[in-house]
Amino acid sequence: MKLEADFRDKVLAIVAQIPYGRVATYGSVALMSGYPRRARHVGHLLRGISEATADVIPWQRVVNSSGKLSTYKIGTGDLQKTLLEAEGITFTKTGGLKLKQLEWWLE
DNA sequence: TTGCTGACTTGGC
DNA sequence: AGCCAAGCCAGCA
Repeated sequence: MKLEADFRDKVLAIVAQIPYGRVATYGSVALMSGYPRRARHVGHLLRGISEATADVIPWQRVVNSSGKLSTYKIGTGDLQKTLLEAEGITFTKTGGLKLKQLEWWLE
């Protein structure tokens, strides 16, 4: 396989470690996995595994650097927002997310 | 090979 | 807070 195999394993390993009620940004996940400039690919990867491994991979806990959801294109609508709110994560008036207190980094 | 696209990021207004 | 432009790397036509 390509280097993507390694990339995929690392990314999934990181996302799987995100604790309940916490979130991480695409850039952070890419960074923690050892691939600094791969933020876009993290999202692309999660799109593929979202339905297949949704049970073990908390993809909904991965957001963009603005503290907002990037699922405008998935079509699932506000599913991610619903899932996050179910974990106790609160959104601001502008629909943003309190990254300052919710963003998670390597344990 | 080039060129476009994308679940992104950062900096400037 | 919100919009725009540039940079970024892989995949695909």
